[in-house]
Amino acid sequence: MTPSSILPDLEWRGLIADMANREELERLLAPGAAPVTLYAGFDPTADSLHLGHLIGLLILRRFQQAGHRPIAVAGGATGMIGDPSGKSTERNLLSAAALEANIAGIQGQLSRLLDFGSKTNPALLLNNADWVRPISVLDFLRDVGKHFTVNAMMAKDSVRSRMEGEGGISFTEFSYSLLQAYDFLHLDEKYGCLLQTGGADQWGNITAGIDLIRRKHEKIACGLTTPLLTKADGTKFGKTEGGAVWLSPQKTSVYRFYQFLVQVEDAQVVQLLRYFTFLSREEITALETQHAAGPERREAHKKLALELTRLVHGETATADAVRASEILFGGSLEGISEVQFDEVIAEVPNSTFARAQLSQPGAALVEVLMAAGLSPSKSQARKDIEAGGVYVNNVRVADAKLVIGPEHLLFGKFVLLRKGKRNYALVRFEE
RNA sequence: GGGCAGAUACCCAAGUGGCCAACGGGGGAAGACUGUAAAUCUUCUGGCUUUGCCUUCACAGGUUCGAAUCCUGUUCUGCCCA
Repeated sequence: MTPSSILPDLEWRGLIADMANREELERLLAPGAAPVTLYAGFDPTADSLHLGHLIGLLILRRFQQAGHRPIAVAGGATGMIGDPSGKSTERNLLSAAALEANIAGIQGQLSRLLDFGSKTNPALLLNNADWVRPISVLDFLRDVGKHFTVNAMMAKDSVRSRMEGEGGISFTEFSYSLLQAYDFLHLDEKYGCLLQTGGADQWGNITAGIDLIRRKHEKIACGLTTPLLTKADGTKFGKTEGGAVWLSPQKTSVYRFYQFLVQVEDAQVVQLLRYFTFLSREEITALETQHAAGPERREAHKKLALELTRLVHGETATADAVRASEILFGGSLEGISEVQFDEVIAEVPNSTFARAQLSQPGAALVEVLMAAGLSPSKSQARKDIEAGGVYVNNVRVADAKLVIGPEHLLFGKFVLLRKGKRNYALVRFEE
C-alpha cells in the first residue's frame, strides 16, 4: 500500500460514505505528496470499544499502513458532554470516575491496533481533555463560538431531529459539535492535521471543524466518513442478545467474538471482509467466488472470523477460540480427549457446581440451565426443554424433570449443555 | 395556576365489573427445513414445588361475592388555556 493508493482502496472496500472537500483530499493524497496527518475521535462512553468503533479505528490503521500519520483521540473532554449525533434522547452525564476508567480502557485498545514505534510515521494517542480543559469559557466563546451561527448549527441533522422531537436538546449537547470542531482546529495547529475521519453520523461534527479551520486560518481541511454498519435488513449490526460485541475479552469472550463473526448472515460476509480485514482485493474476490460456489462450507465466514479475531485478540487466544469452535460444532463428542475438553472450558461460558449436588436427589436440569446462564428462569428452562431445544452432552433432552446425575458426567466432572443450535455452556462438577 | 387526556407485560397497543397472565403487532427464544446463513412455517414469550398455585395492568386506599376495568387520593406524562 502506497500513500496515494489509500483512497482507491477505501473506495473499493466501500468504506467511503462521503468526503468533504474531495478535490483537496485527492490533492493531499496524490502520488508523490507528503504523508498526511489525520485523526479520528473515540468518546469514552463505555470501558471498551465495540465492533462499530473498530471500523473507524481500522481506517486509521489503513492510513498508517499506507504511510500516513494517524492520531487517535480519546474523548476525555467530549465524553463529558455527550454527542447528540444519532441519539434520540438526552444522555446522562457520566461521572468523572467512570470516564476515567473508560478512557483507560479504550486507550489500551486504541494503542494495540496502531503502530507507535514507527520510525517514519508513528501514530499518536491523545486525550482532548488535555487541550480543552485549560481553555476558559470566555476564551472558548470568543475564539470558537464566534465563528458559528446558531442558525447553521440548528440545521444539522443531529440537532434538528432533537429539536423536532419531544425531549428537546440541552445546551450542553447542542454545544458538542463546537468542542469537536475545536479538537480539529487544535490538531491542525499543533500537528498539521487536515483530515478527520469518522462514521457517517459524524458528518456534521466534522464539517463544523472544517468550517472553523477555514474561518480561522483560511485553510481547507478535509473529512471522510465511513458508512454506518447495518445488517441486511437495516437493523443495527454488532449487537447480540447480550448487547454490543465488545473488543474487550472481559466483556465479550474471544470465543463469542469469533462465533459472532462465523454466524454473520451470508448476504453480509463479503462486505464485512472488505470493511474489516486487510486481505487483498484478490484474496477477497477469491473468497467471494468460493462462497458463491459453496456457501455451506462457510469459508468466507471462517476467514472473516479468523482474521478479525487475530487482529483484535492475537494469535494465541484466536487459536483457542477456533479449537473450541471446532470441537463444539464438529458434530459428535465421541473421541474427544479430556485435554481437548479442557481447552474448550476456558472459552465457553462455564460454571462450577459442587460435586455433592449430584448425589441422591441430584441436580435438576432446570436449575443447572439457569445457573449456567442458558435460561433466565426455571419456567423458561422448562419451556426450552419442552420445545426440544435443550441438549445434554449433545443429546436432546425429552423430560423437563430430568435430573443430572453421575451418569451424565464426561471425564468424571463435565456436563456440556446446549440450548438451541449454538448456545453452549459447560458445567463442571468439582469436589 | 386552570382545563382536558392518558399511565397495561421488553416495545407499540387492545381490553372499560366475572369467560384475563390479559387480543393483535413488533422484538426475542425454541422447533421444522438448511449450512453455526437467509426466507418460510409452527410453538412459546410473569413466576413457581406446573393437571394446579402465586404475583402482575403507574402508586396507595376504597366499593363489590368478584376489579386492569367503578370510586377517592398521590405521582408522572402529553395537549390546551393563562
